[in-house]
Amino acid sequence: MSSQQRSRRSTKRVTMTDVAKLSGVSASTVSLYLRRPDEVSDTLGRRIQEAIDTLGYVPNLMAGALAAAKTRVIGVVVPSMVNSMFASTVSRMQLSLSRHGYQLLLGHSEYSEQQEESLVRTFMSWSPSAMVLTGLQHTRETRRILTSSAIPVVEMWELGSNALDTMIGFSHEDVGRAQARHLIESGCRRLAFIGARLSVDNRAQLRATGVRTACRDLLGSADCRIIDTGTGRMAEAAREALRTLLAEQPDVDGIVFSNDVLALGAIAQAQAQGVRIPEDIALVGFGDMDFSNCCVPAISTVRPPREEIGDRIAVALLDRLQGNTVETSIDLGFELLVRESSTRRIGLATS
Amino acid sequence: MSSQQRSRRSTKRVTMTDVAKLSGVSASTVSLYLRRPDEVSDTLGRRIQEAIDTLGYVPNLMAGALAAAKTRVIGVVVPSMVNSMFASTVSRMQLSLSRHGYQLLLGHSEYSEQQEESLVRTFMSWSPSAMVLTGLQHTRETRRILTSSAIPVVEMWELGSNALDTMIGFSHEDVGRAQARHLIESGCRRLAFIGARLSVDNRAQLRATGVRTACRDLLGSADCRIIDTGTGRMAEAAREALRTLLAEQPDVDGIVFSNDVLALGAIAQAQAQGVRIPEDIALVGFGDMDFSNCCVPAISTVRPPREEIGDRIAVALLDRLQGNTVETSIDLGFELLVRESSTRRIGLATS
DNA sequence: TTGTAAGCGTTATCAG
DNA sequence: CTGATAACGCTTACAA
Repeated sequence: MSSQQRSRRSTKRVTMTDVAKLSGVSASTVSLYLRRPDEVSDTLGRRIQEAIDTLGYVPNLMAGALAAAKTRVIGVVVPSMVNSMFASTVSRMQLSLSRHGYQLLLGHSEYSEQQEESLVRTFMSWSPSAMVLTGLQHTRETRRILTSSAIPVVEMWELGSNALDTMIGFSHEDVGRAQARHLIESGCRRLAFIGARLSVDNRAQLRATGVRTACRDLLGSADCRIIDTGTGRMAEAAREALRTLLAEQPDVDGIVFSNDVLALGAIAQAQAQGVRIPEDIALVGFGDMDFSNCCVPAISTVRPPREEIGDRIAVALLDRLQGNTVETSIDLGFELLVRESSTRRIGLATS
Repeated sequence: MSSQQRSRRSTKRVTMTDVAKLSGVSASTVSLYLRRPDEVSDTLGRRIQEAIDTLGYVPNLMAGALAAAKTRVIGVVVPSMVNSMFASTVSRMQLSLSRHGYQLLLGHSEYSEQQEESLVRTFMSWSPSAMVLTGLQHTRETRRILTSSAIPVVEMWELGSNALDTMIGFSHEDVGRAQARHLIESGCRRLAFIGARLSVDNRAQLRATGVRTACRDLLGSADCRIIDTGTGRMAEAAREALRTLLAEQPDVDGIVFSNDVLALGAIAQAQAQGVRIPEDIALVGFGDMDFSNCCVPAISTVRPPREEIGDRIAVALLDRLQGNTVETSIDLGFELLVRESSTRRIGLATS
């Protein structure tokens, strides 16, 4: 023969054709067997499987993706991976979705909408089966790309209007209101909110708003100081924030934090300044982190449905990917965990 | 004409050919422009870019990957995403590598070698440019797949013999020894180690071994109790572990923990039982977590080079992917941070 | 520098 | 149920 073809890359990889050859069938049959085993006769199926095993054949997902014009990849964008709350959610998503053959392509936006857009762009060029974003705040371009893509899109960890497709989360304003109400019911009359990166963390900002609203509604005082510690190591930032706050507003008797690490830092600072928690100041955090129930005093906090969000996304996505429709907004609620840092003798508490 | 071709999937997607057509050049020129812009004349380059912009062309990475038989994807397997230490490393890796056009495919093994193998298998079918695994412990099959793959492989967060390719991390036994030595130099004479999931967390196990070794070498006593709290919420498990330990071995005066959350839980328990830290018992944790320096007492701990590992992996990988060779073992060391939980009046401390 | 055309390893269509 | 065969969108030898 001497086929003087333009010799091309020589991939020694085992291909579907190799399997077909060895088992004496056509490549299409192998392909069919792989995708829908019951549409192939048992005899051939067995023979094919045998060939696959002996050759150690591994399907080339990229070729398949190209031919089928889709992948079993789901793009996920979270603000930060270091934040264990999102990590829990993603972890659970991976658990469920990987069982159904989906891979997660994960990226973090560092709380930047611009970064998010760039990630979405990259992910989209993998023709993902679906996309999952955190929050509802995106650039116009991100929205455009996603809307015109026709794939399922989930926005998680936040609820609101103007969803791209499906929202799964809870209301952060409600959280803020619940936190404030709890403090007020415990006897606090002068609240403050201390948060990290408030300028970029939209959800923390919403909780702050909730706190302020509750102050207005329940105390009639619109004055609720909101302090942004910015970036940097949170616990230390919280100490400084508390020091400042106490200097400028010594009558504060209740503080809500955007997360439990901040609350812990504040506890340390209070201890250092001889301020008693919760007698002088009651504290409520957010996140119910691993340590929150084990420090002294134990931190009252709000447990967001972090695992539940992941599970629910998996269910919703699997549903959508099978062609079913899914609710547009799924509220998973949250839980206020009252612990020592906000349990005062005064107040309306029972017992 | 009436080419009665088998009409196929109608992808309305903008392709490279569309760009070529609009800009009046061939597809290969567009391809070249995209990959090596300076090998295309300025005139054409401008025209091509213009076409790309007007059409909103997004390259199909899968087609490219198939043709080039490689992707700009790097597979990463960590034991857990919820563990913020690995998260920090991964976060930094993504930062550096995404700048060079690489995507991370992330998976967590839940500390199971079997799970890891399955992830490696899946990742490999994406023809990744490289793989990054955590630790040195893998199934035989995982090793085989990786060894025969000819792509760069990094094992991170641990050092040892028998590397697959490149190891980047530090010695956990050294950490254990350093922790024990510090306690002993502070006057402790009866040490214990409390760890979570020791049966599966090989690195924590190594630190425990290091502690025990140091006890033998420095105290001449081989007896160093090693307690595994298992899974479950760590801080609570730590409380129980300490309670048990104190009941059975009341003369313990120094405890090393496999992470700072455990240490924090123990602090709470000690406080509850009236045990003074560090006077009665000195504590050393691991991880230097966000809260470690801000609780009371501040937790002495070991800071692993979490960010550095990520940065170094990126550098090494980029190097390898350009065809250079890289050291086989890169030791990034660690830092012992002495804080209140282990600062006793007795001991050899200066000042 | 730019163009031509042969793959890359699958899946989808359609005929048997 | 099985098998040809034409895409899928791009890269890359090689020719011009």
